Amino acid sequence: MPTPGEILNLFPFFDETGLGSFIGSVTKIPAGACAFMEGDYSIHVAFIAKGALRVVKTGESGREIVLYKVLPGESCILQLSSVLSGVGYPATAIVEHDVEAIMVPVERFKQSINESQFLRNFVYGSFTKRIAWMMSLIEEVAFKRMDVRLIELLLSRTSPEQPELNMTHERIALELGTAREVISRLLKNLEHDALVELARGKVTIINRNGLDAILPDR
Amino acid sequence: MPTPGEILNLFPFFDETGLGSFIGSVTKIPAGACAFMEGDYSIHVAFIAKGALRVVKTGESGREIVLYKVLPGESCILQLSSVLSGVGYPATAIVEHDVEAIMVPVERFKQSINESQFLRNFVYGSFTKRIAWMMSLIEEVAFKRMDVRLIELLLSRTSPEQPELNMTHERIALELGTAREVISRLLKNLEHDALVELARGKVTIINRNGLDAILPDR
DNA sequence: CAGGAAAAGTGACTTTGTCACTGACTCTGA
DNA sequence: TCAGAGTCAGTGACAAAGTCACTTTTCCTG
Repeated sequence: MPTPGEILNLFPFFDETGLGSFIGSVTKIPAGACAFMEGDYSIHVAFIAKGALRVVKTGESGREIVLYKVLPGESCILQLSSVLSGVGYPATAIVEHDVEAIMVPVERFKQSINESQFLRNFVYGSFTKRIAWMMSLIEEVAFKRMDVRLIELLLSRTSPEQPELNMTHERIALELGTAREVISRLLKNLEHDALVELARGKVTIINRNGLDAILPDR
Repeated sequence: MPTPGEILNLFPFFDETGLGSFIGSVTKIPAGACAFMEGDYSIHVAFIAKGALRVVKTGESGREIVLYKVLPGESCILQLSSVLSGVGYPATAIVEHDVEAIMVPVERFKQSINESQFLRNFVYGSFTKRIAWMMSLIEEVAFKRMDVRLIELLLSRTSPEQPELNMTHERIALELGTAREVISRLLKNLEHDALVELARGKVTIINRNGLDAILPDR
């Protein structure tokens, strides 16, 4: 359970907005739960204090792609956007790690945003960050090769000290918006080149530099 | 040249925000010009009164994809976002049809947005609209087949009365974020099936229902 | 009307996505 | 302890899309 101090660290505008009274009431949602479904209307705005949300778009084929994640200190812009303009939530949000969040009722939030420039700046900042993120996602999906995207994911989620990634091929495929078979094939190639080691539900990086070398120059 | 009345129709919040004085000063930018380059910092916020902007992301390969268009009555959220949080503009904006725009200096805009809820609502609305749009773009790019996307473009830009589309294959490819050859091939197939007629720089729809029938049910 | 630029066509090849499987691992409860 | 039932991964064949390196066609324009 985060202390009020921790929460104020994450959301410094909270005490200037008259929202301070909500700091005490933390809502918990367990991993795996679905925080929002496509089309939902929210009655609260959630400020994440702990855990992580995964925001996902599902194509009709059932294939998924992860749009972005919401981490502590953040709020979900899709929810902000949905609340601020009364439109249904345009994607699905799944709890990735147990979430603790401060829920502010919509009306209260709308009032505060009219009063507090700090809160507005927080909201603008959230929008900006996500928009930039989504644009680079579009670029990635439209232009980058799958092997490059896979390697980038592998490298970004592991480190020389912690070279193991505990994800199934299926899960990686969902993150990248592709099919499981594709990931299996690519990983198999990497294993063949002695860059990674595969096990059920696990990928171990055994040659970071080798992987890095495959990426286009930079 | 749009009259003040027309401008107030497009941007009704203008006279309540103290921005009315800018209505007179319309800036023109000719088609083909580059309104913003990736990385730029704006000193104005543009409210489009006439014409159209095309906002484009370019991959390192040189391939492009059109993120969205800015039409009269709108403002470019990337610019809003860039201005409101002091980050460089994350894409390129090209003038598609001669633009006439009202340019409000950044400082003035920031002041107004603190004062006017109408302006804020306009901004939130712009964000919401674009975000929803970009999300469906991600879905399209990640999941939809190219032929479907092409046909959707053909149908949406023509009508039974006006069945001709004056675009080169190159241009269509840029809109959809793919390669010219792919579009040429797909169009060739459609021509072979007697659904369209091709000419240099022009596509003529000769069987709308036939095209429509190819799209997944709905 | 020649010559050059822009637009479109082509074929060979690679990468990615899809389908329909099979096989391997792991857990749970009888 | 071992028998299914899931879950996870591998495979081969094929279709769709992207890339490369051209050639051919069309349209200006001087």
